This record gives sequence, structure tokens and C-alpha cells, in this order.
Amino acid sequence: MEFKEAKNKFVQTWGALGSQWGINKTMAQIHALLMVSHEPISMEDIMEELQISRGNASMNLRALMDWGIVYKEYKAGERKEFFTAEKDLDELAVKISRERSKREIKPALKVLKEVSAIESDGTAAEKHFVDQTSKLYDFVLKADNVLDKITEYKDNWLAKLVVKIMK
Amino acid sequence: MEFKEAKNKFVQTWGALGSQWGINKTMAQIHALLMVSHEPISMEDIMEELQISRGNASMNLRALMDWGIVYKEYKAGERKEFFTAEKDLDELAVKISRERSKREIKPALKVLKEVSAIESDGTAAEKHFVDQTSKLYDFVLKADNVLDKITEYKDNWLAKLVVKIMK
DNA sequence: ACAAACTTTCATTTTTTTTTGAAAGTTTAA
DNA sequence: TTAAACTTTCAAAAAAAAATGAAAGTTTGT
Repeated sequence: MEFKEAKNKFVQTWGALGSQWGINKTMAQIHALLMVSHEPISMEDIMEELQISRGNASMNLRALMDWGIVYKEYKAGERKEFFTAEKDLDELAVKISRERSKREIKPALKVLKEVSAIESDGTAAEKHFVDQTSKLYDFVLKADNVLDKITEYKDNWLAKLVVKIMK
Repeated sequence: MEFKEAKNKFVQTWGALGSQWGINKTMAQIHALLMVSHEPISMEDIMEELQISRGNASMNLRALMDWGIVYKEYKAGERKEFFTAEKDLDELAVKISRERSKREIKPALKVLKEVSAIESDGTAAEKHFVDQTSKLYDFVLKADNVLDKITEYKDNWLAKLVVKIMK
């Protein structure tokens, strides 16, 4: 396999993986492309390489920047904007975790708290509902916190995590 | 808030969360419904409660059973099939992790290994590509393993995890 | 073997999501 | 201030994903 083929395969795979995780294909592909590029790329080049429209490129680049995992760069003397991806993988994981937690987990937790707080009459159905949603709340809260801790201490996270939780 | 309203809110929220994680809305909703139900539910009742067609119900129930998080049950004397969800949350997490790892992470790892193995000529571009995809391979492999370990020891996973990894 | 009581399948339709591209907007340099 | 060189926006189109429902398939009891 040669370079171009490998790069293409990587971009395609990363794109497919993205869609399975609720991220749109183009967004994941642009990110993939930027990750393996050793120098900043212009919108023009992204469009060219991925065969996508200007609008598509613009919107997905904005989304990636909102996630904090792609940056704009300006080259001296050039009018055009260039883009780079966060390449430190720990940093990338931290940012993605934080963002997904904020956007998805936190709101879900709020709802779980609400619905588990209903006044149950005594029926088995209602008792089970309250019980199950309460457990779910605790579980999701704990999982979210663990993720937070893991990503908080990127380096050596395991050891520090243990200290923090065990004490 | 009363029971019916709370249940509905939970089912809707779980469904929305599902779509953000690459699981289709109905599948997540059926799962939600079964999770908070204290007794097995028939396909008929699922269709009724979620206002979906027979085909849709059937296909999504099959998918949930393929994931191993919903079970068929037979009630004595009844011809109809009933369904229950895995309600133990640790067990649920284990099954979802395993399945996603098998279906998505493992194939991605295979590709990462492949593309990071190209013979780099000396150019910066190719060197960077090999370097970055190798790092990515290591990172994803490690993350996948940690998840595996966490879910392997549902109870007390943290302590055992430390022992296993630290030694 | 038959038929009633169910479930599954899959071509078609519907809905949702993504992409396009042209117009509007912005920035810079002269 | 103007115009060239860009980027963003967003209504419309296209593509992808999900849902429908009727026909085909299966199972069970008699």
C-alpha cells in the first residue's frame, strides 16, 4: 500500500467510525484529514481532497472548531485561512469527553433526576419505575464522573484517579 | 409530574440520547420502555405505546436481542411472545461495550494497523502520517483494553483494574 | 393436515439528515 | 471607497436512514 491509498483508507474509515458514533461523516473525514496532515490545510484543499462543496466544508469546519478540536491558522502573507487539528490524542479525548458530557449526558441526567422524583403510588409498576430510573441516574452520574476524572489527569491518569477516588 | 408523563419523558429522552450515539430512535425507545417496565411486554403493547408499526417493532426487537440486551419470554398458556430488557446496569454496560468494541473498534484497529505499516519514504508528510496513525493505533488499543477491563470486573472493577494494569 | 395466531421480511414510502451552491457577508489592500 | 479574495449562510435538492404494511413464513393445537 502506498501513501495516498493509505491516507484515503484512513480518512474513509475514520469517517465511517464517526457516523456510528453520532458524528457526521464529513466532519469526521475532515478531522481525519487534518490529523494526519503535517501542515495546515486550506478550505480549498479540503474541498478538493474530499470532493465536497464549499458550504459543507465551511459548516463542518465550524462545527469542529466549536468542539475545540480544530484550529484556524493564518499563514504570513496569505489571505486564505488554514486549518489544523488537535494532534495530541489525550487532549483530543479530553475535549471530546467534555463536550459530549456537556451536550448529552448532563441534560439526560437532569431528566433522569426529574422523572425518578415522581411520587409513586404503591403499585408495582410505579415502584419499579422509580427504582429503575434512580439506579440509572446513579449509574450514569458515576460513569460521567469517572470519565471526567480520567480525562482530567491525562498523564498518569490511572494512578491519580486511584488516589482521588480511594481516599 | 405523574407516572405516565414521567414514563413518556424518560422514553423520549432515552430515544434522543440513542440517536446521538448512533442507535436508532425506536430501538432506544423500545429499550427504555422495557427497562422501566416491571413485567414483560408483548409486541402488540410496544406498538401501541410507541405508536409504531409491526414491522418496525419486530426489526428493532430483533436488533436489541442481537445486542443481547433484550430477551424473549414466554408466558405459560399464552401463544404470544413477551419481551424484557436486561435491567442490571452493569451487565447492560458490559454487553454494550463488548458489542461496540467487536463491531466498531476492532475493525478500526485493523485498518489503523494496516495504514500505519506503509513504507514511508523520507518526506515529512509520510513520516507524520505513519507517526500519527501509529500513535492513534496505540491509543485506541489502550482505550479499548481499559474498557474491556472495566467491564470485565463489574463489581469492584476499579480495584481489580489497578492490580491488573499496575503489575 | 389444517387453520388460527402469531412473527418476520422486504419493496415502497416517509422522514431525517446531509449536501449543495449561489447570494450575502466580511476582510484587506490600495 | 472600491474591488478582489475570501468565508458564511441558508433555502432547496439529494442522499441516507428509518418506518410502513401487506404478503410470506412459522408455530401450535386440534
